[in-house]
Amino acid sequence: MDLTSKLQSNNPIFDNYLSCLPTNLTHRDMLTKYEKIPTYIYSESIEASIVVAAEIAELIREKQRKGQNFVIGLSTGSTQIRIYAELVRHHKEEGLSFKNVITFSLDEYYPMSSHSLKSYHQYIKTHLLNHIDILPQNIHIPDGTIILETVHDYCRDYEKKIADVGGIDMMLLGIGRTGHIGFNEPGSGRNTRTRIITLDPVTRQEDANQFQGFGNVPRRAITMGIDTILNGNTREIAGGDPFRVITGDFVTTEDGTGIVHTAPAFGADDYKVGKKHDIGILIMVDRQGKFTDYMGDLSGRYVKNYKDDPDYKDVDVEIAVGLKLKGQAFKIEKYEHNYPHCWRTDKPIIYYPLDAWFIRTTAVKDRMVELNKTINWKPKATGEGRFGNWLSNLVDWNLSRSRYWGTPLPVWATEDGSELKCIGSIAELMSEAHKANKVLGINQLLEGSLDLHKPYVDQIILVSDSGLPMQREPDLIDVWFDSGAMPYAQMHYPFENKNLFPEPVTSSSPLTNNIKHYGGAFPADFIAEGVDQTRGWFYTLHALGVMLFDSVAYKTVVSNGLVLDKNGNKMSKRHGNVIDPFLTIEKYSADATRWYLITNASPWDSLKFDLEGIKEVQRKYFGTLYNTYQFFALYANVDNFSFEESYIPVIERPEIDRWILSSLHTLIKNVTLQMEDYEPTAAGRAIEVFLDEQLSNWYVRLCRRRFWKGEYEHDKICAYQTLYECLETITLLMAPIAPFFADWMFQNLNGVTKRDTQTSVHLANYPEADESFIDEELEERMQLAQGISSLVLSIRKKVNIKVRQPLQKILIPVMDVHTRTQIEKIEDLIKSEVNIKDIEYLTETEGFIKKKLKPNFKTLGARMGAKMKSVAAAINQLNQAQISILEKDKAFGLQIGEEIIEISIEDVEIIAEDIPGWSVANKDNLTVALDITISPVLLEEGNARELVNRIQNIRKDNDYKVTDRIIVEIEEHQSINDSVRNYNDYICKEILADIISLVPSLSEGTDIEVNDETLKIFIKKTS
RNA sequence: GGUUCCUUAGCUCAAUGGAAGAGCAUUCGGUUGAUAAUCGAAAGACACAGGAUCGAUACCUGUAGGAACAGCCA
Repeated sequence: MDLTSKLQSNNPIFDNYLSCLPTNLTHRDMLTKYEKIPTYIYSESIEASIVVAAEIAELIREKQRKGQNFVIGLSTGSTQIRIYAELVRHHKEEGLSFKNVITFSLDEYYPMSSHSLKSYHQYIKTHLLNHIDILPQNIHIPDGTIILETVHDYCRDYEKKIADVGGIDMMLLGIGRTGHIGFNEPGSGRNTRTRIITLDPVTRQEDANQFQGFGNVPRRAITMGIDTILNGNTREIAGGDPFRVITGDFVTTEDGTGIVHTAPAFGADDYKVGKKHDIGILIMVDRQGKFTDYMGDLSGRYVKNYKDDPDYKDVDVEIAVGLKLKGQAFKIEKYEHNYPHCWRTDKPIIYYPLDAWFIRTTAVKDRMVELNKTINWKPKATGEGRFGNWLSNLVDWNLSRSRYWGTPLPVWATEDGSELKCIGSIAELMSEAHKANKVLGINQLLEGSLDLHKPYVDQIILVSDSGLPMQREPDLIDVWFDSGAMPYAQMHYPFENKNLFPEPVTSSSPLTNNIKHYGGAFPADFIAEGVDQTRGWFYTLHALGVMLFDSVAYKTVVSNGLVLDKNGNKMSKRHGNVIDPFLTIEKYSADATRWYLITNASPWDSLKFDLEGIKEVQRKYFGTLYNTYQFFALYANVDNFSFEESYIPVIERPEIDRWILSSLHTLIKNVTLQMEDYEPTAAGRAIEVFLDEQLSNWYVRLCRRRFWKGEYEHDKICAYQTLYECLETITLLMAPIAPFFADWMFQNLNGVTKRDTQTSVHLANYPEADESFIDEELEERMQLAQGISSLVLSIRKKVNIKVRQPLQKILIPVMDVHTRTQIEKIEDLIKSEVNIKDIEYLTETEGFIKKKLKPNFKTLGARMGAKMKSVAAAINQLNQAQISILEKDKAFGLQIGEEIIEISIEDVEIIAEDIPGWSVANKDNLTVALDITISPVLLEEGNARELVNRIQNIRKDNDYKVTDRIIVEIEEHQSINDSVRNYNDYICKEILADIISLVPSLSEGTDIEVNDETLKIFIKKTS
């Protein structure tokens, strides 16, 4: 091979090399881009490195003579390291200067573990250039050792690097003996190339073959033989052929080279891969955690210092030192590795291979997957994803535990294990024990002293069919088995209540598919537990249900999320962020806590728990509810309302009552729907909204006067009955979420009226929605009233006119008759709510109202497709005249480029955007204009109301009772004289004054301000 | 590393393949007849990057951050 020739892209070796590289690897980009640069290509070997280094040294000298730098682009790797080493040798022996050699790497090389690029360069400097003697000649690398080199395309900034060094003079490119293996790791987003370089000339062909067709396999495992450390014939002890390279799909190159050590005895993955490749099992640690006999000097030593021995010498260090002394260590370093620790003592734990009993759950795996699909999972994803995936990757259930406390395995075995008996009941055990007594001639006394726990049960000896003694298998049953057996154990099945369960699956009729209802005991309608139980309780219940009855064990399961602290961290005693539930309940009540937990987030979402949230619930929900109830109770007591009058048909009640009852039944419908769908959060929120926005903030507020004014007759009784029904229904609806408050309120209400025969809310029936109460049009127009009021209030706010100041009128543009009739029915309500005299409607008002079109994306989008954008823009740009044409013709031809596109009136929403000269507000398709001129008449009335307000405040300051009569004297003042005269009756009525008089001047009294004027006013009780 | 979930206003949460909505907090204002209460208004947000789509906060992929699981704990 011509080592110094300039490589062209038509060079077959170069092409071949390129074709090995993934297309999107930077390395390849670079080679393609800089193909004009002289490139050395060489087979990776010690010989090549010597030859290449000699040639480079010559080139360097040449440049050196001209006083130039020489830049080599290096794909860093082990051969390149040898080239460095050679150059260093030239430097030492022939005085070659290195000052003007600049190196950089195109990719990253990991000598046995991860290094950043920077630390790699450091590594080269310190280990190779300064201590060149460790490589390559002096290190002893045992036969069979493999160094694996991985390349990541981290080096995205190679362009910059090249610019920094002022271009490259030469590139060095090594081709490993076993070639390059390029692949894209699916889903990793990172392109990785792995090259295997063997330093062992006799690497077994079959090991290399492992990597053939490796293209799509993302990961690999490699065992490294270090049998020299062991005493004795380890191949024999292992019972396999352990010292070679095998592949496994669970090792990645993310944090290292992809070379890992494997120990089939100490990990499930390792075991599987070891078994597949028949490398046997070596157990070098005994059950005390000490090295076994054939570990030479290490025998008898603890693997880890889990006894807190102050004199403990770390065996890891000794092993490392030992390897180093023998010249077998390529590099030794410490790195972090996660492995389990005891949850109580924090001592290290090692996995250990033990004999165990298993349930062959894999035999019913498919059926479990299938039946799982019939379970209603909340949320769905947990059932399909987490649980479903887990079931499809199911392994056999390791049933036995080498513990002391628990349920003993009911299995007896002969000494050689060839005969087994599994006992199904105490009776069977007794009878078998008596049989053993007879056959074996022993005298076990069980009556009266039978204890089924360890160690007593272990003393019972049974006899096999062939007459041999049998001992109990010493292990216990996994406690999770107990939890999964709950449905049967709680009914003492099969000894009792057999009729509550289906026919069990038997060996003769393995799967019966008999999912039915059996006396209500099985399967469960609903269970709930933390999502962390997916592989615990949820699984064991399911497994036993399927294996015993070919049935699900539960029809619905809610897997709750976790309650985290307010910063989203798991609560843990160690971090001190635990909230004591008992203190919380003590302080904030169980109901507020429950309500907060339920309504704040869906049960399956993890919840950031914050006490502030509970306070808010207390204030917002329970405070409002309590106040509403208090309000009701106050007047109901005054009027002795006890629901003894006959129920007034809804049709005979005022509109506002019909409205709140309609909303109430809509609420019942929604809550029931949500509850049945296992969505308590949505249910609770619906109750909140009803209470706040409809009952308290609208119904009660608007109806206050009805409760305290007038005689106890029809209208008042309607109000009482209506509000009572709302409160009663709320207690029933909320009972599952807030059981105590609901019951308290229910009993208070029902205690008086005895409407319900039950004494507790929890015994009463859940409410059922009565469709005849529901009037959607009514609900819609109340919505309109709320919307319009809100808009008027917002205009008042904007122009700074307080609600107390009456205004003449509002204008509402209405585009259709329906809306108009709807609003007309609620005119009075709006007028009093926003303190205006009139409502006027604008219909055909071309030129008066400025309209705006809003394209209806849903209908248009489907039809327009790609033209949607330009159509929407065109619609937005239509002028008022064009809009009227559209309104008149119900259609309009839009000019889009060359094309005319027909749109219909249904394709747009028409909004009255503005009414020139008026103060306007709009939201969605509702627009309101307010007449903000304050006429003298209006001002008078406004001032009267101002006065009322001021006087009421003074009454309050003076601690007058609400029934106290007063007389009032006001100092004359230009701005209010007319008000006082013209509204004298009104003011008197409002403030319970017998007389209000204007006087020229007052010597005593209070200063008040009405519309920026200061007045003196004097009030006293008539007594 | 794997599987699954999450990321929307300062905070806690909605909704939606068609111009993002509440509550709390903040600011301003209103209100005797539920004043240890209550109402209104203002301001304020789709973690980031790609992709399919006429159109994405929503669907897909990736990145970042967070959580849970993978105990001979229950």
